Amino acid sequence: MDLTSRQMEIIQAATQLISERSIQELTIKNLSARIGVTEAALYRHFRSKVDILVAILEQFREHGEVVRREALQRNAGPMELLEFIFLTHVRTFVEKPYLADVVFSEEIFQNEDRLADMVRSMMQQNFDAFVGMMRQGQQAGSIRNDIAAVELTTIFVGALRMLITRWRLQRFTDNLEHDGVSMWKALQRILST
Amino acid sequence: MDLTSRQMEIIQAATQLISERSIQELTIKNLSARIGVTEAALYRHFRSKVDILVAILEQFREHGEVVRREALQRNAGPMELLEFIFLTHVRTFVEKPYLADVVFSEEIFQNEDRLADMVRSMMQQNFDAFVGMMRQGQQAGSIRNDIAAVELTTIFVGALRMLITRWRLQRFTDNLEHDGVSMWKALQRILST
Amino acid sequence: MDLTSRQMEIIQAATQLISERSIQELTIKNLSARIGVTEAALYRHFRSKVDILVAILEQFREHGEVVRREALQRNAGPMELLEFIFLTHVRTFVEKPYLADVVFSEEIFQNEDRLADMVRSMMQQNFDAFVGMMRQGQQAGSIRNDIAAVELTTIFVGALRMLITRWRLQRFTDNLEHDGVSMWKALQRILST
Amino acid sequence: MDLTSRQMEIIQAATQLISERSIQELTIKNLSARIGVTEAALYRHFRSKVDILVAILEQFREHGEVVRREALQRNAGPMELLEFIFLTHVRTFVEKPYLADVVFSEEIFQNEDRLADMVRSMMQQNFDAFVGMMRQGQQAGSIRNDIAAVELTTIFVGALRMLITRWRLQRFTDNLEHDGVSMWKALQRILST
DNA sequence: AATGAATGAGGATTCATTCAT
DNA sequence: CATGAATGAATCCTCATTCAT
Repeated sequence: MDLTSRQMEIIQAATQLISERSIQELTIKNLSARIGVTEAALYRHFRSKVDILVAILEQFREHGEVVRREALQRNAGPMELLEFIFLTHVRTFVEKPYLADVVFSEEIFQNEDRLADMVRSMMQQNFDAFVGMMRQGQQAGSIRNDIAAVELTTIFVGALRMLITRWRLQRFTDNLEHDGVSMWKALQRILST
Repeated sequence: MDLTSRQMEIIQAATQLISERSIQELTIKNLSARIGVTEAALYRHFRSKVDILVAILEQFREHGEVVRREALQRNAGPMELLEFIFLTHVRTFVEKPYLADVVFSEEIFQNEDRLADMVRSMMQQNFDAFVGMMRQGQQAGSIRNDIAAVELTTIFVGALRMLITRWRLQRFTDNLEHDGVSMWKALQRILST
Repeated sequence: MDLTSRQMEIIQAATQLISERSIQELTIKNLSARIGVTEAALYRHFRSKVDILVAILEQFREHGEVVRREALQRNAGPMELLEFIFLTHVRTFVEKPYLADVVFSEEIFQNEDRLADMVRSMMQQNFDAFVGMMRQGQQAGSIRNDIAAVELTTIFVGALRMLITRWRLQRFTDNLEHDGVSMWKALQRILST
Repeated sequence: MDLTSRQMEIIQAATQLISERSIQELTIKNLSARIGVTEAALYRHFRSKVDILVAILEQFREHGEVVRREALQRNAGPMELLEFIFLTHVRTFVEKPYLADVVFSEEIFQNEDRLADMVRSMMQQNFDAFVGMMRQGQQAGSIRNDIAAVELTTIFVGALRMLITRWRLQRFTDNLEHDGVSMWKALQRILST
């Protein structure tokens, strides 16, 4: 997935476009206008519009993986891992709010089978990774045992998404960083033994 | 918002279309074909495509209100209220899976200002209602006090949405009813004192 | 051409609609809405939209004839006839400004052969009547003889039309009655010996 | 207003279409068919249909200005100026009869505010220029003084328009050039002292 | 008389994409 | 690499008209 700098420019512009206006506004015309080239020029860099969307999803997958890998390298317990991931996600959105509109909007990509499949598998992969961490925490005794890992994960991921969704629907007016920390503290209290 | 039977037929077909195919496939052509009339015929029942989407949202708003009102009439404590609402929503989706694709997909409606505003206010109204219940429960002593009502609501609503989202992305293969009950039990354990 | 009262109501509404908005806005929908009936209802009174336009033109033809007949009954010389007709037309427009938009707008009816033919023959008939008057005046010695009747008529009719056209394009802000009298005095000076 | 050759081709085709069939027949479909391209192709050259109409009007405005400027460069008295302009207009229509249908048909453009405003201001600008010439002639003693310049202009412009209108309604069968010269001679006799 | 529902044809415009230059 | 011009299919929507009630 080595992207040229032009390709990266395109998918960033595309992401912003989706965020600022909605997926319906992500047209080849709008996209090329934003970058400042002709519509035809885009086809030098991507074979089709779907390929651009695939690249966007691919980038998210990689971002998720990077965050998880970074977390693992810290050699900390599951609880610290979850904290790191939670807060890193929050900070990513604080820095690049436009990502929020895309990253939690699976519906956007239901359009094409290829895209819907990618979303499905990413979500699954992500979810499974969290379930794994939960289980480890439960075995290690740092995470409560009276609720199954799947439910705990649903709560954890659901809370993160809900936090972002509300912030997003209020057009980024809340202080997400602050609310994120509060939210994590609540989750911590709930998850830990 | 009294809808004629034809109007109801249209918004139901529209909802299913969004669910089965995605919002991009909700075209006047597809919609009229599904109902078995001409495109022009739709315009006798709705003034525009946006009006159809507004009617869909309106229907959801009413459904939410009905569920909340029903819950309140049961004269039960906040905890029982939340249970009723949680499980009623789950059952609604079990019965009409296609609703799930629309009801939790705010992104779908970001297209038009009028729609985006409706989604925003519905979400807010809904969330506030839950925060109110949480506060009552906290005052009555049935809901834990060490976590703020807003965070508890984020967890509650987030978990419900996450549950549905996963089920939906797996194309409704899980047993949602069963998972919903498990999920509620987990939430109950978490929320109660 | 005996019109029922409903038919008269329709062609008056149609005339106003053309005037206020332009011929493009004269749709069966707009027209029926203005009258307060269903679109289908109009077809009880006219067999088609073209028939409505024909009725409008017919009404104008009759109006022109009535004015000319009235003028003739006054048993006056050609010069007084022209004055009567000129000022009567001006006063008709002062009273019903919306007529002005239609009566001098042949282009509006170029759409359909039947209508274009009507306009053509009305214009011709009208013009010929004026040429006749001019000739009579020339023979009687009250109208100048050094310019042919056709040219004098072109000037006479052209000036009337131009007066109305300017007033119309300025959205009826000038005092047409006053300008009309001035214009007639100028024409009088020019036409008479 | 520098037009590409394709743009000029389009507005010429549009002008002819209006002339041959009427404004209602000026559809993107008809227009593109006449040029021999797809409907979509037109949108590379004009942003909308209204823009095409604006370009047509703009072209007329420029034509009028060119004629007036040419006239002024001849360094002749007002009477010669009026003659030049009158006969030049007549000859323009003799060469391009299809223009006649558009150039004196303000009604055609009442459809859209932007267009109606253009027509209004063009007409006003044109009229004022003639009033100015009349006044100059009156001061110089070559144009009669007993009738106000506005009335003389109304007669002059009205006669020109009437001449063209009749010729047009008779589907260009008369000898316009010949009738134009006669008409000018009549006007000359009327205007001069 | 009038309505409500429907239709088929056509309106302007936008879409992703292609291709010669 | 990029452009300008083009395309065919699709978009939403409006038109005049019809017909059973």
